[in-house]
Amino acid sequence: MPSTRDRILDACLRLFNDSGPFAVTTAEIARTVGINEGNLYYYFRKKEDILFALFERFQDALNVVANAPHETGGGSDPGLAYLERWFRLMWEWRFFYRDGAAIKRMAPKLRARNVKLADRGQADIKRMLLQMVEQGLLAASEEEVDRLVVNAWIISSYWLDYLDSRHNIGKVTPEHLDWGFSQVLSLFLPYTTKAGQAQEKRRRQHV
Amino acid sequence: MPSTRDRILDACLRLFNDSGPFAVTTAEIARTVGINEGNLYYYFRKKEDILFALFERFQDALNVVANAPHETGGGSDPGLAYLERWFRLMWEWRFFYRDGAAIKRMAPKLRARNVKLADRGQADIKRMLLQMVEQGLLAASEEEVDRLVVNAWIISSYWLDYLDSRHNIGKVTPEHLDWGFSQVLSLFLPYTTKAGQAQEKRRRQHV
DNA sequence: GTCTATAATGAGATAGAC
DNA sequence: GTCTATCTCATTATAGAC
Repeated sequence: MPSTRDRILDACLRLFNDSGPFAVTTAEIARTVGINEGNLYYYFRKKEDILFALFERFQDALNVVANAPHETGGGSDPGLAYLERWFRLMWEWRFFYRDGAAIKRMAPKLRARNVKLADRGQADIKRMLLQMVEQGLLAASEEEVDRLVVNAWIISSYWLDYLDSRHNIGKVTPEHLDWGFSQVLSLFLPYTTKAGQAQEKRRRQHV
Repeated sequence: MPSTRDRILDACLRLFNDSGPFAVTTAEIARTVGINEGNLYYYFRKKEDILFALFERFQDALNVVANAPHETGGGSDPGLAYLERWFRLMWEWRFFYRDGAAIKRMAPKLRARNVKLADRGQADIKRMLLQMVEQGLLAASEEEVDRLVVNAWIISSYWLDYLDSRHNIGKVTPEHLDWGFSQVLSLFLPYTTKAGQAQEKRRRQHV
């Protein structure tokens, strides 16, 4: 049995992903965990503190993804494998993205950490893209790469919310995940060289 | 002096754009308008109703943009002119985009209308792009056009929130508007033909 | 560490006088 | 149409027994 603290955080992640952190009351959290509301406040003196703790976890998970870029199965394309892992992670923590505006207002302290996180993520992606340019897989100027990084970041961050508001898809399946992934991929496609396209084709057949 | 009802809606648009519809209380609204809270409830019996009324206005404004696609100044490029007007409109009603997730939960009735709006908007954009393909300004398959439409829609809808959460830019200036606009434009750039690029150049010099 | 109570707040909303 | 007064209620949060 995990610790009560962990059970609280697990429950909150689920609840927040489903309904957003503001529609979820402390009473609901306690009920879900199966503890009393007073006990909840023993672990987290403010509701805000739960958000901080969850963000810590999120960061840790991101670090794992970022620091293990070479564990790809086929090994043929670390860039795409990285993107896929990163994508899945964002889905697991989707409430941070979906309710970003409201969270920012409630817990302004998270802002700075979030910026740091994006700084690093975008730097990672940019480095990866420039490397692909060097390898002759992509053909793009640095300015184009910068635009690409930002667009990829935005699509990745918001496609879940888009899917929900546009097509009433609240519960996302692996197929949807694929769709979003392709949507991001399509940003890079016009910049791929013949060599890059061949490699991508090999990857797809591999899956 | 506009009617009290209009003054309420004007004030709410401002307040909501600044702080989001949930951080803004009915007390604050009444104070801003300079009326009593009780009076506010004479016009809108539920806070939700204010959102509905604002959405009506938003739709009307969109209709104006959509139905007047030929009023472009230089007349050389209706597509881009349309995009610019549409972009500015989204900025004026940015809280609908930024706080979409939370609004959806509070006023589920808005969902359906929102979907309709997106249906129409995306159909408009697609038609416009296909027309540009026919005119030889763009080179893209229909599948590519579909991907483009969705990506353009997502970037347009969320770049403001991105700017805020990524760079702490809450107050957007015309320069930022330009930045976002270019970001969307960069999606189409790799698909432009030589003829299309020449036309775009003429447009830029015209401004 | 966990529970029972209960406080403290602050929001949305209403009734009825003017 | 506008205001005063008041209500209801959900929610966060605390104190103290077990």
